[in-house]
Amino acid sequence: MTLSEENYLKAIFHLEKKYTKGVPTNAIAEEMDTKASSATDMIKRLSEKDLIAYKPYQGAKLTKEGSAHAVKVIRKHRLWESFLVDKLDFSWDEVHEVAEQLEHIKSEKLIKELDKFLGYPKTDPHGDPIPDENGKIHRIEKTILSKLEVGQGGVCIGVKDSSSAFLKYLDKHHISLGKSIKVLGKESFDNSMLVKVGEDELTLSSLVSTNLYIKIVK
Amino acid sequence: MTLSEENYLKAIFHLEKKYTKGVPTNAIAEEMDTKASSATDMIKRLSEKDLIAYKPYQGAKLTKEGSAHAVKVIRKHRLWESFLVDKLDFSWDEVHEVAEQLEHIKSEKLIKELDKFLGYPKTDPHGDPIPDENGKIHRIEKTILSKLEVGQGGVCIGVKDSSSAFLKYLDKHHISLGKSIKVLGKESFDNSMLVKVGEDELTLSSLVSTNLYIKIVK
DNA sequence: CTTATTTTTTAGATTAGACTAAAAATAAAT
DNA sequence: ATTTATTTTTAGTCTAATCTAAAAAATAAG
Ligand SMILES: [Mn+2]
Ligand SMILES: [Mn+2]
Ligand SMILES: [Mn+2]
Ligand SMILES: [Mn+2]
Repeated sequence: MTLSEENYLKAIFHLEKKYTKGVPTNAIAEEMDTKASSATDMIKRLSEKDLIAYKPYQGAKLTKEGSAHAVKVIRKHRLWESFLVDKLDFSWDEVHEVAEQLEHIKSEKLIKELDKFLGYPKTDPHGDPIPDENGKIHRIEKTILSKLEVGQGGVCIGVKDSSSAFLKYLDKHHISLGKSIKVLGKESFDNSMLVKVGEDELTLSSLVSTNLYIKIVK
Repeated sequence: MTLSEENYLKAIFHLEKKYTKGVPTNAIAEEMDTKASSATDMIKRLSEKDLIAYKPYQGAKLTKEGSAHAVKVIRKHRLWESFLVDKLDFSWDEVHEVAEQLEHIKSEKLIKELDKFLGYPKTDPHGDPIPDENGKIHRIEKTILSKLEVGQGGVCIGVKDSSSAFLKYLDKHHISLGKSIKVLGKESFDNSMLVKVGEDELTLSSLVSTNLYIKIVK
């Protein structure tokens, strides 16, 4: 399995949540930041290897093997991100690019030992679940902040957008995973929100509140 | 710089110790486990990028840049080997293949933080020196065991052959780096040696004694 | 100083992965 | 139901890295 093949599998895996009846060639090309013709080529190769099911013009679907392999790569990505934040002095906005490289290292023992070394973490620095050794992903119950009503609150447990820009914004305003948050007011004009995070009160724009996951605590 | 280019640079770097007046194409091909024609191709590419100096039929020599880059890769290789042994539960005969992959990860911060995390180690698990951040390699004074006279002794500090087979042999006979060793007798017929390692006495063949580095302590 | 051997380079093919441009299939709009 | 627009695939080119087979250069032998 080449690095490029693994990246395509991962892309298709993530896109399957949005495109349940087959992932279109264009969507894959866009996700991979390449051209549709290149995506078609790779789709054929992956299909040839029975990693995806594919009929021309019908979009791609991961097979059992394809999905299992994608999950393995995602497991490695998230374990490495955890390593970089927990053991080295990386912040959560710096880990993605490096993990994109590390996720392709091939060694069963390495990933097993890394997992042990980290104390079998359940989530990565962005709150995303780390698949276990058998590929099982323990889905975490979470709500987008913007769905909360005034008076409701909970704990920040993840980000939907994990771009460096968003993560840095959160750092700047002292919003981190594990912090408690409560909705004090909602502004219907622009969907902004007044919230209390820890001891601070602040106003969050719609763009922010639609990208922060909360575990509701009544 | 591609992965393949880095591996060729590393190969040439190591071969330059043996071939001081230019590394022959065949030597490179053999080291890289490839064909001479492939080596010629790569030599041209590296030469084009001014990483090696090359005139047809004259062999290859690393330029300043080429050498510096090779050293960086070696630094990463040895730091990763140290990580695998010191932090994860790898033994010294299991780390090389994984480090061959990890050494190509591109991130200045990663290698800097890893070095810090490991406590700025001076040598890798095989006793080889880890180049510092500036590419300086602190050569360690060491003698091949077979050169010692009867009565001389010292401390095991490195291996010349770091094949898994040799390392496992050493493990089996409880010879590890840091252990003291003393020559009790030499057999001129087959150049075998009677030595005391720790509390044990044992006979080492010529093949063993010519692949173990000792720091002499009088 | 020729001839033979070894070493190195060239020529031509192959594979993975990407691209551009054009054709073909599907979907959307009159 | 045609026409128009979008999506997808095909055809052909390119680069890095490899290979085999053959030619050319350098070395060694007689
Ligand atoms: Mn990531
Ligand atoms: Mn993540
Ligand atoms: Mn090694
Ligand atoms: Mn080593």
